[in-house]
Amino acid sequence: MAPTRVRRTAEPALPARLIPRKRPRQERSRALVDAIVIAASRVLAESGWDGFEMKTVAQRAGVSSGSLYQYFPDRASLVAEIVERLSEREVAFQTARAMELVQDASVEEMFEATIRSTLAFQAQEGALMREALRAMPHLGRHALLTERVGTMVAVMRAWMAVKMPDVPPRELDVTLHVLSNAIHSLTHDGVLARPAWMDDETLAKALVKLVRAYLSR
Amino acid sequence: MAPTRVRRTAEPALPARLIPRKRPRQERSRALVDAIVIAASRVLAESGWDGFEMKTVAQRAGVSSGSLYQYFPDRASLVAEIVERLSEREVAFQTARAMELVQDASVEEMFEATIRSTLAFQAQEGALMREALRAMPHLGRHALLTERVGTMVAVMRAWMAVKMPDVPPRELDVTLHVLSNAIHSLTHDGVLARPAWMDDETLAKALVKLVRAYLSR
Amino acid sequence: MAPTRVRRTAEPALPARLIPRKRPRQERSRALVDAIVIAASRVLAESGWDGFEMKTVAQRAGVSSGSLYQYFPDRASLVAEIVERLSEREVAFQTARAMELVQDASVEEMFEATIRSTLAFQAQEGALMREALRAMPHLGRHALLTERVGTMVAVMRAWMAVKMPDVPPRELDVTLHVLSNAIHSLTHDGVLARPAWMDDETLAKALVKLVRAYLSR
Amino acid sequence: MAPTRVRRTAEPALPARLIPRKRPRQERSRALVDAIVIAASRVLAESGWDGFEMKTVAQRAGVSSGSLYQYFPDRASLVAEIVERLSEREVAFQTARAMELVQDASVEEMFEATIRSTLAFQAQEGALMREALRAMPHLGRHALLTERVGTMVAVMRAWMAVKMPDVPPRELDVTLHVLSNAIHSLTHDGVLARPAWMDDETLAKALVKLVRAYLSR
DNA sequence: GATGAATGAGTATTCATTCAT
DNA sequence: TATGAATGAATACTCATTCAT
Repeated sequence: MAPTRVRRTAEPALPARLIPRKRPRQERSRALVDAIVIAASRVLAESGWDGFEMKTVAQRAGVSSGSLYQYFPDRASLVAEIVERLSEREVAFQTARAMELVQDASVEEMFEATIRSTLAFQAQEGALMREALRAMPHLGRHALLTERVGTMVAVMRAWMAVKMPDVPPRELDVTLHVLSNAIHSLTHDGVLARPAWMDDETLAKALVKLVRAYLSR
Repeated sequence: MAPTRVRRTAEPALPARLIPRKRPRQERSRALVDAIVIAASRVLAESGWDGFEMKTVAQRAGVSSGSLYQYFPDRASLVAEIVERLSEREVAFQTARAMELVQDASVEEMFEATIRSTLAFQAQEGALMREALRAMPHLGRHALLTERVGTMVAVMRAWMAVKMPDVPPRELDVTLHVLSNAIHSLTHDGVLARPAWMDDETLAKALVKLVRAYLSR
Repeated sequence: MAPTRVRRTAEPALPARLIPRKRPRQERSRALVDAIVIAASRVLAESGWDGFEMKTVAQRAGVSSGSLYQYFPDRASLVAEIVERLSEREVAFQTARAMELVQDASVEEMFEATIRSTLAFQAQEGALMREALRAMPHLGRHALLTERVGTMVAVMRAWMAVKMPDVPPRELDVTLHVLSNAIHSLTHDGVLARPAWMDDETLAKALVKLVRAYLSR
Repeated sequence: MAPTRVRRTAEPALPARLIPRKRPRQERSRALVDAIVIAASRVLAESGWDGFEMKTVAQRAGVSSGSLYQYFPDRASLVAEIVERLSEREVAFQTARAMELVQDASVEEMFEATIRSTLAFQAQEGALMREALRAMPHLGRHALLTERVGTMVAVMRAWMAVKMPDVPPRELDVTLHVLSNAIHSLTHDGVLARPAWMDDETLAKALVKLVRAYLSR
């Protein structure tokens, strides 16, 4: 393991410009930014925040390190962009699956769809997501990904409100919090890593069972 | 062999360390190590892995930084010791509660006891635990805390095996994994931080409901 | 040769540059160069050599940073041009005042005129002059401003030679050096900043006294 | 000329700790600090603030760069210490000369003594002093050297007050300011560098003449 | 000519770890 | 054993300058 350099560059609670320095306008710039973010994503997925070195990213992206700073004011803002894009992909991914659901799908079916699409997304981008999540505390504002997650949750909550009209709002909140956390934790290998015998299908079924059981009580 | 050095760097794989390691024999050393670990725990809880500086720890413990290396070969090993002790405290804490349960308590009751004692422990050592968990990836072997958790799980599994004799072993594993993760995630503020309205009691009830619902299916 | 580049980097020693260099011939270029130098002067006056960034200058002048290099080979040459123009302005300013002096003004009167016009010029361009002076060591050859100053001194020396025919040349040099330095230092806030109570009029009188006293000895 | 790296490290007006991080207590430390400051002084005298690199200083002092930071929190604080010591030397130097003056020396004699000792000191430490003066704006508080100079001036002012009792205080201030600046400027090669023909003796005599003339008016 | 994106050398500072005393 | 001074590797970020369009 690398010496785990400690970075303490102030992070003064000024999330001010986690927003990329400059929005790519021209095609070429756009391609460059994409190349940077893609290379950076790989580095992050492989080495985590601690190993996320600008120099490495620059090399992997085939640009000079100075170019990184043309678009991203600092390390954190680049990681923030990675996280942003990742969460956009996730939302898009989930939404695509959700769209397949007819209006009259049940709450249980909605949860099941969510569980399965989350698992599918994890299979693709699990490593990056894990490191993205871990890097978040260094991003100044933890909001980014959580924000998106919040969007998903809001949608689910609306759906539940319609399908379960007689459940009091607060109870709905509790239910959603409990189930979301449980699902998230189990699909993202929270603390206890997933055992080898726990394949996607088994996990999906168990989660569906968990949701149905909780909701039917 | 040097008196009681904790050396943990050279150790290859997973040394059967469930057997308590030798404790410093000389009183003075023991007190010193304790002082170090206690001070270090505070630093970790306050500043996380990134802010965990040996110099700071030394000062807080009232020893020279060189002395730290007398007992701990490196930064990671000191944090590992913190984690070790923390998990020992947790096991002790949980066990104490569990002991109150009569032999004929139901699986549900056992889970409820676990949920409530976990919550109680969190109230005390939440901050340290959060940072300990985050520091784990830097510890070389993630096993430490998980190991202890494994112990708890093993106990619970044994209990379940007795109480639910007709459930196939694999299903028992799945159940345990699902419920443990859900409980852990929700009590430890996994990804989504716990909302203000979710007090301990509300959470406990919701988790108990989750467990009962799942088990009764 | 490119139109009117200022190139000052490659020049070996002390090119006889008292002859005005070619000025941009094309109107547009000329206006552009002026805009650049004016913007640059402000930047220098405000931020000094260390804060004198080409990018900032370009922005303030409303041109691209690349354009700067069309006229000035490097940062130092741009500052050199600023200094050059500043000293031209000073000479012009001083000369205008001097012209008012009749041929038969005394040496003392000439010094007094110089003192007062210097003070007046300082009131206008003090900030820029201070930074220009500080930047000089970075300009490669310190000659620029000094050169002009030399011109002024030469004029004064000529005058003195006429008015004080019986003073040996070397003594004239000494006198001029001493008085010039004293005046310069006091009007330009040499080391010890000018105290609040030392207004222009007070200073002028004191300097006049100093000059008269020295000359009458 | 080196690229003249621009340093813009905030300098937030917090001169807080220009004071060395740690006062050498033990002999060895003291020797080390001395070695550092001496080497640093040479580097400063040779290369000025811009060329004053910590790495270079460390090498010249024969220590690791890390050791520099053991005693000086940053570059500025090291230069500040250099300046401090330099001004201490100057005061000591001047004082030694002044002591030779009998109580009943005249003001003119006092000025002459000052002029000559300043010149003598310049002959030794002129280069360092020049760079020290130039570096001052980077030191956060310009006070250091000026402060000492102020001490000298205060002494002279007291002397004058005694010797010239009938001169009004404000006039004394003006006189002191004018003469101090003139002397300082001419002995320290203010703007116009000292011409070759202006040797110490000639300059001293001219300055003495200047002072006497001004005072006798 | 003008543009401005890309380059990449250059350096202060930190902190885990060592080791002479 | 304790101390704490000394080490030195490691990296984010800036900005003058270049050059393809």
